Amino acid sequence: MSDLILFWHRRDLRISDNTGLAAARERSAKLVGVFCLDPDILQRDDIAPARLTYMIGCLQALQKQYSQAGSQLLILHNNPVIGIPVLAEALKAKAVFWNWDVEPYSQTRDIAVIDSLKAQGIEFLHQNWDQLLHSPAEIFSGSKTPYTVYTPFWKNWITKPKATPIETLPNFAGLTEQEQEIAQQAGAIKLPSAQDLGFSWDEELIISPGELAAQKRLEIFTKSAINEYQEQRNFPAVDGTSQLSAALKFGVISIRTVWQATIEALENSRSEEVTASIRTWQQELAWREFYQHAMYHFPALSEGAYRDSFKNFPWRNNEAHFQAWCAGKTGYPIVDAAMRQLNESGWMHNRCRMIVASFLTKDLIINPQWGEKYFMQKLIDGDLSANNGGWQWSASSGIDPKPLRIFNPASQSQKFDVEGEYIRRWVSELRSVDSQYLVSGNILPLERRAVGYPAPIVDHKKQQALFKEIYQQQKVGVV
DNA sequence: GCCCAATTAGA
DNA sequence: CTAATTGGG
Repeated sequence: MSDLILFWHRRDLRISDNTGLAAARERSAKLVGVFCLDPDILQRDDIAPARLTYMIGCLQALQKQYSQAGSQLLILHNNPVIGIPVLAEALKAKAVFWNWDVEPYSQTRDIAVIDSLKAQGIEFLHQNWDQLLHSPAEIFSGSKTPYTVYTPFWKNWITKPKATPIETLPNFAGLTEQEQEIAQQAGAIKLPSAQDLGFSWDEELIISPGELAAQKRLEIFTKSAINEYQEQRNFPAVDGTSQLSAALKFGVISIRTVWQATIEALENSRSEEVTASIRTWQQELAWREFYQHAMYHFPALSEGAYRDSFKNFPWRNNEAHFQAWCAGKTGYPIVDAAMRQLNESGWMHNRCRMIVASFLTKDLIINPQWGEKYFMQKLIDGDLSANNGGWQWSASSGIDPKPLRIFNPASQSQKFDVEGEYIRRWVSELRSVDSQYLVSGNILPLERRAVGYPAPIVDHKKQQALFKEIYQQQKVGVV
């Protein structure tokens, strides 16, 4: 057995400030990275080409980082339950390290990998929670149960001391040429392109792949937009959000580094407003952790509604309505603009994610799981915990009990897209329509026909009343 | 600005 | 018993 340690990257596609990798480096200088392109994941029907393309770009950048550090990042195209132990065995690695994850699929998979490594007498280490500031084992309510309400979670979470970024690691020693050949025989391949894997995305990505781009984005955001975040984050036509979601999903940037940047921003704050804005963004990071903890403690969330009152909800599930929603042809300008932004850019502003989710569930009365899946098929940042949390929040079916949330598309655009700038940007046929009609959604049928824009597929007022009626009726049956 | 939302976790 | 992200009318 050699001194070699394999570090298995999953959603931590970077070298710097990586807890598991730092632990591995402490143990041995001979350190090689590995990433598995898992066919079980790639064959799923909810993979967004934009996300896959971004991920491949991040892997490319990571390979470069490894080579600069004096080592290699190996790529496997195999089920990790087989691929990782086979590679470890072939290279006579003494240990495999990785960072833990909350998703049910990951947990089951990791346990299978551990079993298989154990059988070969290879050590494993996975206790690091690199992607969270606080692990699900750290934050509990007074009754020692996981929080199911955000606000008390936040109050507790924010009082806990946060880890600071890890210092730069000393260089690694990689594989010899002979060992590289052995790795190839054990399945290591050249990094394929997204096209090689059957995904094509020709549009620009909202964020360039790799750690450098993410760091730059963080720097820009925490120098300017974060200071007005509380207000500006609500306007989809404005770049008022960090747009770091994809980088955080793949761990291209470390959450400790991100947190550190918010602390520095707070120190530089000169006004109550700015401080409140930075706090608000910190709360968004806490929401991310809240939903990841929830997924860890209540994995059934991934299969559908958390609340009983929604478990057997009689969704209408009209296929034609769903197709219109997907295509951005509902006849509701703000909804259509948002869906077209998603389809065309692989990203959607968060305000709009709430608007279209409310519209799908409360106006079209379609199962939120349909929308959740469609988002995963399109989003560059698509992440089970965050996406599921957001959808259950919108559907009122999740943890964190609240009144039914029914957004009025007209008042939402009147408040947050006052001049119709966002709508015009994404719904080209409406560009010449007067703002007043555009934003209220009260576009005359004649004008709709003239510009080739569809009539509303449902009536908001009727549908929200219908939804409430169905909800009240079926709730009685649940108890 | 005011009330209603609708349920319950959490102290 | 109170309080509850981003609302609606």
